[in-house]
Amino acid sequence: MDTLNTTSRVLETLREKIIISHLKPGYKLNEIDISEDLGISRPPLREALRILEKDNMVVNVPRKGTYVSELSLKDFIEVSQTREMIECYCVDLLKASNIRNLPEVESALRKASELPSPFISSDEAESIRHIRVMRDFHVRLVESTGNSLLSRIYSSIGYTLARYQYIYFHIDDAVRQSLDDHAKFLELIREGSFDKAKEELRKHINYTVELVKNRIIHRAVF
Amino acid sequence: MDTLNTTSRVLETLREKIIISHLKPGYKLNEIDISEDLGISRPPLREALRILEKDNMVVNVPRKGTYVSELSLKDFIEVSQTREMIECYCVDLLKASNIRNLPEVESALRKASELPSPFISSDEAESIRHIRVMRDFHVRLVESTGNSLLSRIYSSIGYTLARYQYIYFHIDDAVRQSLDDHAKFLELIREGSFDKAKEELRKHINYTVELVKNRIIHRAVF
DNA sequence: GTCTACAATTTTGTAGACAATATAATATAC
DNA sequence: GTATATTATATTGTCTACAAAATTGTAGAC
Repeated sequence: MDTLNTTSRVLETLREKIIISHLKPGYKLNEIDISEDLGISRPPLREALRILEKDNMVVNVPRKGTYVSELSLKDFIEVSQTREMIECYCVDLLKASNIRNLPEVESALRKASELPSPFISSDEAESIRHIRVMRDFHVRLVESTGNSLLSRIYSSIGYTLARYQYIYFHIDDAVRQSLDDHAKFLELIREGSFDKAKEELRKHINYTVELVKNRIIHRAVF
Repeated sequence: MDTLNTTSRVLETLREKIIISHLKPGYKLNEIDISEDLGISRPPLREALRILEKDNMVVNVPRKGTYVSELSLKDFIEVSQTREMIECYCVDLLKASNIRNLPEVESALRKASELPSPFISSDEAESIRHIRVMRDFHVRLVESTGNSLLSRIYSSIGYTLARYQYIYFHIDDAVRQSLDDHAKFLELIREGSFDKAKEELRKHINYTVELVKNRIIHRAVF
C-alpha cells in the first residue's frame, strides 16, 4: 500500500499529527529534525509543508521557518461560517436536483455510529481513525452534489475544521449529540424537506460553535 | 523588489503563464526544461508545482509528470457556481453588518475602468497586468467582509476563474459590459439594496457563463 | 510487415551538500 | 550591571548529484 510518493505520505502524517495536536499550535517545524524523525530527506518534506501552508495548517515566515498555525476564535468562526456556506449551498444543489437518496453519506454515518465510546482515545492511531470517520460524513455530503471543486475546497477547510472538532469531541456526549443531529438531517433530506434540513444544519453548526467557543476562550484544551 | 524566495517568484510566473495560455492546457511541464528556462534549480520549481496543484492549475500524475490542467465546460460551471456561492454569501455578510461603503472595491473598479481598449494585448506582460486589475475587484469585495479564510479560498479559485475570463475578455465589448455590471452592482450596495445587488451579481455571472460556454464548446480560443 | 521483448535514454523522485541569513551567545564598552 | 556589537551556531533556501521508474527506440522473431 506504499504506492504513494514520499511527499504524499509525509503530508498525511503531518496533517494528522497537527489535527490531533500531537504537533501543537505555534510549534516550530524544524526541517532537519522532522525529516530525520520520519526517515526522509528535506526536499519532499518541504513540498509537503508548502501544501500544508495552502491548507492553513502551517504558516511559513520567510527565512525564519514554518510553524503549526494557531487555533483562534476568529479562525474557528471563519471556518464555521465557510462550512455553513458550503454545506447549505450543497443542500440547495440537492434540492434543485431533488436528490434524496445519499447512500454514501448514510454509510458514512453508519460507520461513525459504530465507533466506540469514549470517542477520543489515548492511542494516537486510534484517534486519527476516528477523526477520519467523522470527517467522511461531511465530505461525502459535498461529494454527492457532483461539484468536484466544492469537494476540494470543503476537503481543504475540513482539515482545519477537524482540529477544532478534536476539541469538540473531548466534550462529554458531544459525539452522540453530533451523530443524532446528523441522522435527523439525513432523515429530513430523505423526505424531501430540504429547507428544514438546512435549518437543522445551521442549528447544529451554531451549537458546536458555541460549545467550542468557550473551550477556546478558556483554553481548556490544546 | 526581489525580496521573495525563488518558489514564490516562479509560482507567480507559472500561474500567470497558465492564465494567459502561454502554457497551454495539457502541456507537460518538464521539470528540467522549465527550471533551466527560468534559471533556477528543480527543488523550488517542484515546491511551486505542488502549490499550483492545490489551486487546480496543474495536475500531477505520479511517476509520469505534471501537466497544465485542462479547461472544460464542467470545470467552468463548477468554478462559476462556487464563485456565485461565495460572492452571494459575501453580500449577505455585508447586509448583516450593513456595510455600504467599499472604498477598496471602488478604487479597484476605477483602475479597471482606466484600462486601455482593446483589453487583451498581444504583449504578454501587458495582458498579465490587465488580468490582475480585473481580478482585484472581486478579491477586494470578498476581503471587505473581513473573513480571511473566504478571501484565501476566493483567491485560490480566482486563478482558475481568470483562465476562463481570459477567454471571455477576447469577446468584443465584454470588458465594457463587465465594468458596467460591476458599477451597477456597487451602486446597489451603496444604496443598501443588498438583495437586488445579489440578483444583479447572479445575472452577471450567468451571462458570462453563457458567453464562455459557447466558446468552450466550439473551442474558439485556447 | 507487424508484434514483442530488450536495451538505452529521458525524466521523475530523492538524497546530500553548500550558501546565505537569522538567531544566540559571549565579550566588551559604557 | 546593562546595553550593544561582534562572532559563532543553527536553520532555511538553493543547487548538484544520484536512484528508480517510465518511455521510447531498436532489434529480432513470427
